[in-house]
Amino acid sequence: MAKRYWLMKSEPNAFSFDDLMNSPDRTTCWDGVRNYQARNFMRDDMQLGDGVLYYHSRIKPMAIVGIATVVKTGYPDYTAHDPEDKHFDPKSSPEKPRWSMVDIQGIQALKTPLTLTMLRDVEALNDMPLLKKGQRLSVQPLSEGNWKNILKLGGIEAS
DNA sequence: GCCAACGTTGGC
DNA sequence: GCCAACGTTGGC
Repeated sequence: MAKRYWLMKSEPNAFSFDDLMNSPDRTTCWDGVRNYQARNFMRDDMQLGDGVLYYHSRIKPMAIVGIATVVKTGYPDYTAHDPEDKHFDPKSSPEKPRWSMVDIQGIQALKTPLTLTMLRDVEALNDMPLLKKGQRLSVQPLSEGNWKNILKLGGIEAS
């Protein structure tokens, strides 16, 4: 299957791109997603080696700050089964897991973080889900064209 | 911190 | 299966 591209949102107060780069193997499991559409992308569509843009939400400045890649495809999000966990969901169980996650590995920070404001100013990016009004998905698909544009704007050689 | 947009839940 | 109520997201 052809390589796909994604944008994933994180609140840096909870888990920032630096946190990812400082993790063992620069890798983390993307737990806690409790939205069916976002889950379906992770469970059904993400492939090893897919490109991931890392976006910081709910902070000043909101921006795409780095790139990562998928290193483990969809598997059950076990945090749903821990009553102590913030993301506990009694309707999910190890036998019938409701939620999925993937592992991503940080690659590098953008030389130039691309703030929401900057992104809105780029006409070629107008069709990005991120820039659409009311778009709240924390995992979004991204076209190859937009991926390349963003890497270029961010000062990274396309890979 | 506010609140619009949107997703989910549950009574009917 | 509708839809009001409720909870959450996330830009501002």
